[in-house]
Amino acid sequence: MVGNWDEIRTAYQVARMGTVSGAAEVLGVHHATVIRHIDALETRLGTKLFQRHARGYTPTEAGQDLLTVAQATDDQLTQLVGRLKGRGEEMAGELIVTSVPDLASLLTPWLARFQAMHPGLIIRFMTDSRLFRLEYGEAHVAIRAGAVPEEPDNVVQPFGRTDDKLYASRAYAEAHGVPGADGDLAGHRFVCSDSRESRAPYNRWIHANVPDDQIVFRASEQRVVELAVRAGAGIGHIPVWDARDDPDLVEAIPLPDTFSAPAWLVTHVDLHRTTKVQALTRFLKEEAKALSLQ
Amino acid sequence: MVGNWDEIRTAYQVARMGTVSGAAEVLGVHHATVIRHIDALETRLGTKLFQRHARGYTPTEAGQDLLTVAQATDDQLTQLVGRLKGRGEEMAGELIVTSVPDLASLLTPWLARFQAMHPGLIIRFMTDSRLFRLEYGEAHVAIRAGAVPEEPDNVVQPFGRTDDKLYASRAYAEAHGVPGADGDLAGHRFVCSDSRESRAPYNRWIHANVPDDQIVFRASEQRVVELAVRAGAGIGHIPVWDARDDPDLVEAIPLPDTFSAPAWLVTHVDLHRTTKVQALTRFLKEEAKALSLQ
DNA sequence: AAGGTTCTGTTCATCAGCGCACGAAAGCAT
DNA sequence: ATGCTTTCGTGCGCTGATGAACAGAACCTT
Repeated sequence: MVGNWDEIRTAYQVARMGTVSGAAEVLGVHHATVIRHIDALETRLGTKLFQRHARGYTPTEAGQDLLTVAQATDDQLTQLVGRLKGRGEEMAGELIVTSVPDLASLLTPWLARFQAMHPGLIIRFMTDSRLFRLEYGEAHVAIRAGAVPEEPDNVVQPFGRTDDKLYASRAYAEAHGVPGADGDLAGHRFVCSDSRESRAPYNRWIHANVPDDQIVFRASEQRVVELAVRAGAGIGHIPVWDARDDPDLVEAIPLPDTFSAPAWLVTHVDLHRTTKVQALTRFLKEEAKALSLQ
Repeated sequence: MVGNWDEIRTAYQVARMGTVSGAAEVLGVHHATVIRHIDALETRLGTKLFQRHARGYTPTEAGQDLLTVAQATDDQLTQLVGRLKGRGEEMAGELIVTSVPDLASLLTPWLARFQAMHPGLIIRFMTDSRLFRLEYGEAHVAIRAGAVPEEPDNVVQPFGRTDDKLYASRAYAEAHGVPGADGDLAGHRFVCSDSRESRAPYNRWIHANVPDDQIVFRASEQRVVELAVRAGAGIGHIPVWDARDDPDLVEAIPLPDTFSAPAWLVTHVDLHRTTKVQALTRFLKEEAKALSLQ
């Protein structure tokens, strides 16, 4: 491994300019500094890089070798810095979004539209029961539901509410009826997500109000809960965005706001300022607003 | 142009190691320094390179881009430094030797033998009436004749003596005779080098002892003087090394030491220590010594 | 020849960058 | 749960790198 890249850079400019003074001016340092860098580098290498004379520094063979390599290095680093400087302002590369699975069906069409507006972007939409950690760089934007996130480096903005209701399939309702607003739950079958996130409102409600033996179908994924309800396995909670226009689902037990939780748009403070993230959060907030107003 | 290569190198190690501490250890600096470098670089670029968290630094896209480029840079510079470190000790590349033309016929076979001993070397033997300047990197080794060189940065070693004598061709001697030790020069024709180096001993002697109209052949090169003498144009000075075993040349006027001048092996102080130069100077001194003894 | 310009190279005072030490936070093992 | 380890982050004193100034050498111009 090479000890000190700046000294090589100094030597490169001396080889290019042919004089210490010229290199010093290009580098924006005092010419004494340039002399010190060259002396230090030559001492470390045990090789003379330049012939010193009163009219300047002439590269030796070694110095010419350094000139060639450092020229290439300079080009590459210049290109890199150019790319990096524009990076914050450009709508390109990956944009990683994560949410709890419940919101996937709502968010997916929005993200697809957003991607279509910015063809240079690659959207990675990660939905998983585990929380992706913004502070580890696992995602740029997260949509969270429930209590307001408290991580210190996260920028949190309200993002509407999740809204689950209890549904049954039309077939189930026709066969068994539905309990109604304050109906008796006895004799009904329930579908429940049975995962680590047992602190979700519906889970708390069902364990409080429904005997265990009536929970006849348990799934680890919300998607499966929804499939089970549609298949007539029982009554279960489904996001209203999925169910509202579906004639095959009927509301089983109207409970005001019980399963509604605030949703949060969360970004990491390090990435919050980037154009990419800003554009997405603005877009998502507008979509959510439009949806609430309709 | 890129401002500071060392900060990029620091960022590279952070991206590679994943932690500030790890990078600091590899770089041999305090981890506070690493943090300062990263902060400064990100500020200059206006782009976050890393996600900071309690378990380390995770590269962003920009950081990964930097990692890729800096990896290549590191490889190239490591190779360069490897080459450069060995450069002083290796017998390869160019070795530029210069001398006054008089000594070319003596030195050429020696240099050829030296090159054969070190096949990696490329010998460039520059003979010209003008003095090649060691301090401008025009040559590694110079053989000078005459007064001891006084340039401050030159390493000067005695290197035998040049030894010119006055010769005539056998044909000339048979046609006109030779003046002999203290003979009359009247009626004889002379060949003279007519160049800027008029302070050479022979030039001073001939202008002091021979009327101008007897100098019938003047050449700008010593090689031509020799050819002219061999062609019978007149009496001229030729290095004894060229003439001693040649039956076609006879000594015309024996003059003790008149045209003998000390010769000097001169190297520039910057290059004197290199193996290449050391090997050549040692070799040349041994050859000269062997020649004097035979 | 003499003055002006353009270089290098050295000395010295200053200051920025460095290491140190301490604190905080997060993960891990017992 | 509770230390223990690892890691980041920041304030403080200090050293080493930096810049200013001056000297000297070489070259060019007049």
